[in-house]
Amino acid sequence: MSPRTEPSGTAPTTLSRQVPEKVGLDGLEERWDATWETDGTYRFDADAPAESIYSIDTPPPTVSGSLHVGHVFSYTHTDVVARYRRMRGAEVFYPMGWDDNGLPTERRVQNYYGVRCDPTLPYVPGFVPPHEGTDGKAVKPADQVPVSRPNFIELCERLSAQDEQQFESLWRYLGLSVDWSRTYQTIGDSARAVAQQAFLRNLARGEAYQQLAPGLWDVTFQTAVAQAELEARDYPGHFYKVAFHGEGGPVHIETTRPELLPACVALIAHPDDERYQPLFGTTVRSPLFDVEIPVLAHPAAEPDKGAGIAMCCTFGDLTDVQWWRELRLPNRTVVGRDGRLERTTPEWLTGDGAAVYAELAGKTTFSAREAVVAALRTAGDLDGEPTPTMRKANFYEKGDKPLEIVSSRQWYIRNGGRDEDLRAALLARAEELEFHPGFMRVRYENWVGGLNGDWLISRQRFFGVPFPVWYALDAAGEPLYDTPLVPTEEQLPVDPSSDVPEGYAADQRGVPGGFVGDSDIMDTWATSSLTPQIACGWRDDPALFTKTFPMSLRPQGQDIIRTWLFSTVVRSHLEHGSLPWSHAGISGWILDPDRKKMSKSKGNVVTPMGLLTEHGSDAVRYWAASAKLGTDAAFEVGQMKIGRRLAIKVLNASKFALSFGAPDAPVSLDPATVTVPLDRAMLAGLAEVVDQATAALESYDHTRALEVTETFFWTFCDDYLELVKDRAYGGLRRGKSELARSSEPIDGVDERSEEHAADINPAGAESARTALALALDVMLRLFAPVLPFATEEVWSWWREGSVHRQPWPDAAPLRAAAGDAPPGIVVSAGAALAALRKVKSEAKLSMRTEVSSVRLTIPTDAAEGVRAALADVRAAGRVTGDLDLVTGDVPAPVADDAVLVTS
RNA sequence: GGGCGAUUGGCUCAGUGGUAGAGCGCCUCGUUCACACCGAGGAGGUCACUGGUUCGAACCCAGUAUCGCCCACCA
Repeated sequence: MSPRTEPSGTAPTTLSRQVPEKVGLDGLEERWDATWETDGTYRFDADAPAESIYSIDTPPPTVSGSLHVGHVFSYTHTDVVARYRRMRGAEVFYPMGWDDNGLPTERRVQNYYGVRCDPTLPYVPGFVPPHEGTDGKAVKPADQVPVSRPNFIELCERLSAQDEQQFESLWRYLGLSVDWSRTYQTIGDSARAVAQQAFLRNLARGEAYQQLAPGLWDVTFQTAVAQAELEARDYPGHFYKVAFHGEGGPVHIETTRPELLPACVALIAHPDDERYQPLFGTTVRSPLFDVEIPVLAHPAAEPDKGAGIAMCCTFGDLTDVQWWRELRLPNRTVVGRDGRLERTTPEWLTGDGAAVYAELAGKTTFSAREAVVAALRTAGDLDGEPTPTMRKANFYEKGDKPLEIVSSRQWYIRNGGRDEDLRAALLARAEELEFHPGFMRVRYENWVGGLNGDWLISRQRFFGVPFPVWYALDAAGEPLYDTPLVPTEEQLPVDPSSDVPEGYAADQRGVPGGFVGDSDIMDTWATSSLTPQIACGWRDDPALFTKTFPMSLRPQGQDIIRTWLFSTVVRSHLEHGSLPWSHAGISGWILDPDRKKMSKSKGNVVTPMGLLTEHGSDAVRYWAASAKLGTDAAFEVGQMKIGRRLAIKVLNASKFALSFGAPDAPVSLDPATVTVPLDRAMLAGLAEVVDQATAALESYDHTRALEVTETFFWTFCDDYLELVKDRAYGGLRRGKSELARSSEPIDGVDERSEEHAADINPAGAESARTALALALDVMLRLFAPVLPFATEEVWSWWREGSVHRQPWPDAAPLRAAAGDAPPGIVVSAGAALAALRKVKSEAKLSMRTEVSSVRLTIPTDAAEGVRAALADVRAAGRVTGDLDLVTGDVPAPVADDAVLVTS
């Protein structure tokens, strides 16, 4: 464990000289970041015992994108947890990852360097990209220079490294207490090896498999798309009423995709639909193509949708896939991977049908649709005019054309989508996981309950983790997909496009009897789902892995529960038979002032660095920490200003609290010197705050902890500090005239004099000074997780070490110091002071106006408290003459009959 | 269509059974011997709506409306 300084003990500390004359927030970020780095304040100690470790599965931000306010928001939440746990005595394992994997990086490299990947090209050593930087403008696809895959990947890595630097500086400026010596990349060798090893083990256990099956396909990106990456969008189209030819007359169906008519394999209606019951089991013939089509019953058909009978094509939508699978229909796919109709006429079309198809071959679905509609109209098989409709179509979340469903060979990992037992097991895992807030669990359960297939993990792209498999080629040069060749785990990571499988020579690549590498890469989530294994050193550092896994906390956004959170649970369940972490902290969204989700496209994204430099990191952190987990928060500069004000107040109040006594006198932290009831009562209140803040943070409620601390702090400044400052000065600084008559007796102090009590009772002054120091010591630690810079600054004025390595405050010593002092004294005395202030405020006079006589009526139950602190109340209220204290039936203290001395 | 969340003073939000809270903003005043990135005081709300439970409801129950997010023959 790292060395810690002692908890607030009795050792005096002499640093009042080091309190700066003028305090401020500017420059604290750079200064303390540098110090923390030098001192290794947040360095993880790998020798710490396993039970002391708190490990955080930090979300690796996508470095090809830009950080926005939402990142600052949620990463602050995590940092508050990390700092709290560290102060609670945990050794916090808090690494940072960089997600530089996948399509976003590819795209950014294309735009930034003006290149595109052409896997057929050879590697060019020392390649210089034609362009560098975006200047706010991307290089158009037509102007992009084709480069080899290795060159392309080099550029991806180069740009990622640059981006990571920028990200790290921002995070450091924000004050994330990450151990920066432990960063990982999702595309680094280590992460690649982890992803490949996990995949190979899934493969060996039968959890990963390859299948030729219809799947969602993006014709623009030319890649398969997983269920989790779908986005349903409104898409305009038309309903076409088309006549099929039956023996008893035409059967009309309505379709939005008439171009799929040649792919029609059945007409389907609901089994209970009396209109179509007579047709079940019979066949009809399709218009134009004259193919014999069975009429079938299936409960998924909706009687009130369209004509109530649907044309099932291979494949128009996911329902078609379901029918095709469940009714064991033939596959008559006509749409190819490029989004165009197959160029060769399908075998099931003959005669006139083949002739019609010849007109469609090679056309996009859009032009094919027009052609088919025109032909239907000519043939008289189009009933009425098409009616416009807005339908929901599936899109790849990054694409702009509706997805097609095509058959392709893809890799899958079992995730319970086709297996009830596994699904139940994964739902049971969610029961074990503590979600913060708890209702987020429902999102997981809904998603898992609604899965309709296994997890598609293969992508037909270039930059990513390749599948570590090769296929032997038979004598005809056809790959033997069922028996993939795999490397050993020691060989990982491998790139099957350049590495050669065991038992083969490089020149056998692609030749009959030789081998070929799998050309796909893994879905980005296939790697991201392994962040715990990557961060904890599953492959590279088994000792670390044993200590840190399963991890303590996964912080993340609510939008990726179905992707990142779920897929991580899947991988961990399959590989380790456990949850990957025990807690999941879900942050909400940042919304615009008009309650819309903030996004780049709306042009309202504020750059985080600008925010941090303008308001200060503590201020921005305060805004973030004021929002509960799981709750959307408004982007509100006002809240940051409040945070800034708080941070400044912490500096100023601390400076003030440390300024009493002789300049070189030690600051006492000895609780025994706190003898005055008011001071003890303040400490009793603080003890309560410590308990509440601790309980709140233990249940991942940082807003509550901040709120109680902040409320106490402001009362401390406005009331307690005002009440005791004269006494704490001990007459050393002020002229005595003002104070000469603050002569009420002070409990625990036996002298009474016409002089200020503290002048002849140093114990009263000492009590206040020590109480101030003790309270400051505790409050700094309570604020430290949210305001790391201001608290560290103050700590450095008078204490040793970093506040961030201090133990979290404990209420017990405060209670011991407080003894049996009635805790209500601070409240009662504060209310009495407020009454005196009100008199002056209403008389529109300065708060420093002297009161030569006043009657103070206080609630009966406050009497004891006010009496106990009467000298301080008099001093703070500048009551220089008679103070007639009476009790009465009033809700709060009232001052009247005041005689104010105006000068 | 389903799920989840939200609806409290002009704004941002606390408050889960006992006479409505905070900060910002606003109004009035003060102040530069911790803090003008300041201080004090004040005004301002029938807690979205309708029913119900209860001695008592912002809070519990049912329904409605509006907003947000997620999902969508599976719900």
